[in-house]
Amino acid sequence: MAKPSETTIHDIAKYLHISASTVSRALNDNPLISEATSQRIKKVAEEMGYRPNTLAANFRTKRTNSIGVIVPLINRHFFSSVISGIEDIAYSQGYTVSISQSNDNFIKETKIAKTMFNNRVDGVIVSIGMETKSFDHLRLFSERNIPLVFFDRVVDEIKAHKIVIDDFGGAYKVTKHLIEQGAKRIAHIGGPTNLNIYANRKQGFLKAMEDAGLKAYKSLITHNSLREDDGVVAIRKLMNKRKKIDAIFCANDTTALSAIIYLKKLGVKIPDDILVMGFSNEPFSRVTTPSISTVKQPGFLMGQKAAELLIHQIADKETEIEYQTLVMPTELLIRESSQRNAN
Amino acid sequence: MAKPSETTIHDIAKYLHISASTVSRALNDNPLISEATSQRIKKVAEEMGYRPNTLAANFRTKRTNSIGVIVPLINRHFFSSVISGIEDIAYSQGYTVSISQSNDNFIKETKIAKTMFNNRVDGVIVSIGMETKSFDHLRLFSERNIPLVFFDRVVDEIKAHKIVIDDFGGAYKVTKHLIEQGAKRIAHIGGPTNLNIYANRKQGFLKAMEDAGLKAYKSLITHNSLREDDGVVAIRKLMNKRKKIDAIFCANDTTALSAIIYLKKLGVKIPDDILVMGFSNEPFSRVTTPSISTVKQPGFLMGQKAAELLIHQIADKETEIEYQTLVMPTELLIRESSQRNAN
DNA sequence: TACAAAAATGCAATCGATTGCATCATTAAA
DNA sequence: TTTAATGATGCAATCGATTGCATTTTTGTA
Repeated sequence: MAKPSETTIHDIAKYLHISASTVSRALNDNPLISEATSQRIKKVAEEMGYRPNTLAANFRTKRTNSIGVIVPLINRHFFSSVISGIEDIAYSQGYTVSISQSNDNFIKETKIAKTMFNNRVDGVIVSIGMETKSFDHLRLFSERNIPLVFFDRVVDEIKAHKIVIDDFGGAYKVTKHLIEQGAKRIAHIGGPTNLNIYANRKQGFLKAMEDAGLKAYKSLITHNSLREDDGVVAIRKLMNKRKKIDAIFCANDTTALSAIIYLKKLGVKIPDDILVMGFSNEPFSRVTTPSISTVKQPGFLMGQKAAELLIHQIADKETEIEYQTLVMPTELLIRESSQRNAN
Repeated sequence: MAKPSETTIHDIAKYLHISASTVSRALNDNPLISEATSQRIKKVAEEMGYRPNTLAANFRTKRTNSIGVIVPLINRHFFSSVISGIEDIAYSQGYTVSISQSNDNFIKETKIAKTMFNNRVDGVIVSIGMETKSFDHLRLFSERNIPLVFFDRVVDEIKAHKIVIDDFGGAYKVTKHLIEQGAKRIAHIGGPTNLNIYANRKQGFLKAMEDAGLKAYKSLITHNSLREDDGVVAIRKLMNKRKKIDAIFCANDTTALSAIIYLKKLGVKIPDDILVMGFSNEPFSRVTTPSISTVKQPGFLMGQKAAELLIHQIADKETEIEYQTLVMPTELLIRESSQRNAN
């Protein structure tokens, strides 16, 4: 295992009887260097099998050309779509993407943030975890002037670019649609309201009810972690109420599905007896029976936008930033679970 | 925007009237340093808001504590599960995970590999793209003694640890199950056979047929890219054959689903008229109607194993390695689409 | 031809942590 | 008490690329 020692710019310089600075500049396409020498240098570099020592360059320039991404869980369609979008842009701009998942665990999220901070990522894109209610670990970045962009699950208390789904609008559209289908006693299975997205979905729901002159019964609104079993628990409780419901708006597709499965077992017909809607357009929602009406979130696009904003901020740290909150439009996907006269 | 200049170990050293080496050692828990000074140093470091300059350390040690991951597409359940597993182990061992997706594009895969190489990742975990038929870009790593681990879509020609699914065995079990359900004329919708996984699935299918004394008709075996529309094209062709089929084994769930949808439209009853099986246990396969029988692949576990093997190799570069190929067991998930007498 | 301006190249310091080796301090053994 | 062994700490070189400034070369103009 002989270690073929690496060629450095000094080796190239020596070989060509010029200085290392010239080599460095040539390889970085610095216009100070004449075209002729530049060519010569690149040719020799190629021949000598030179590979730039990114570590040295990073060290010197204090930049890593890397972007940190913190998400609750990689293994979830929405998040992996966003990551996919981030990666797409970042890669094309010469950035590396480092990804960590918090598993919705506050301690882990904190540790990840610290690690990324120490690793001197050039910028960070974050969607906070369910447990996250304090934000010092994220302030780290803004305090040191390290660009930070939030998406989806954002933090109001920190100034930064934010990219969110129009949860309010999406939920409003969902509810309006249910009402138009004749629903009057609509239940809502919501997520933890410390997260904006769920709070907003609930608000959208309430507003649509109000605008339609319908009463949104407190007893028909529940909150939980929106996992499969949470859905079952919630729907069971709802079905035991005296007030009989005729529609359910679930804050995600997972609970919508588990509600549907549970109701089917009870012999309740969907959509005939109860309309069901979800949120997020998980891949499965299209192929269930009945297929689940839901709200499409442009994950990939969000990722792209987030990366663009971040990189822009990294590249230009001088001009004062006007932080913006991009609200991505949602699209209502009306499928079988919410159409009374489907056939 | 005052820039609070960073504290370095030299600042700490000066403050305590000791040398930087001592500080460095103390912070790295080097046993050479006495417990007393070590404590003192750490306390001061904390107070002075010291954060280690990972860039400098990386530069000096020529290590990055980072692992590169190259996958075809992040945004796919199996891959994101594997990544999740990798991230899980890597993170707990102090490694950073950089992820890039090749989009099954050979050029991009090559570029990614080169970038990671230049970025001096400590090791790489790869699942190659569909187009990848030459491997110089991956040899880069093995040549320079940079640990490399393949998973799922592996390369025979390169010596390295490999972690694969028991595709042959899985496919064999699938086929055997179909036969036990009474199927005799079984079709196979397979993937590109330059990828081992698909070649193996096909082999498993053929072997099971042979063992059962059944004929595997060439005309009933097709190959494509296994996307949704590929499935439709394939199933249409199959249905137009003179030989009528009574079961289909699809090399992934996506094509299984599109086959089912197409067949339903034709009025073909599943599983009564034709049995269908998929592969991979995509999340949706459980919730379709009929639910799709499939093969479960332990993605998360694979990721963990891959990361473990890689990190082990990174940590111990001296002892000669005996490369191993881990074959992960599969689990047959028999659901509605393949049980003749389900009800 | 002379000289200023512009273009191209070189010098050398620098980034901050690590580490082999040297030196100093302390303890144990003789 | 002296000496050897062990334990702690310090010195200084080093990693490789970048970059402000100085210097040299070339070009253009009077």
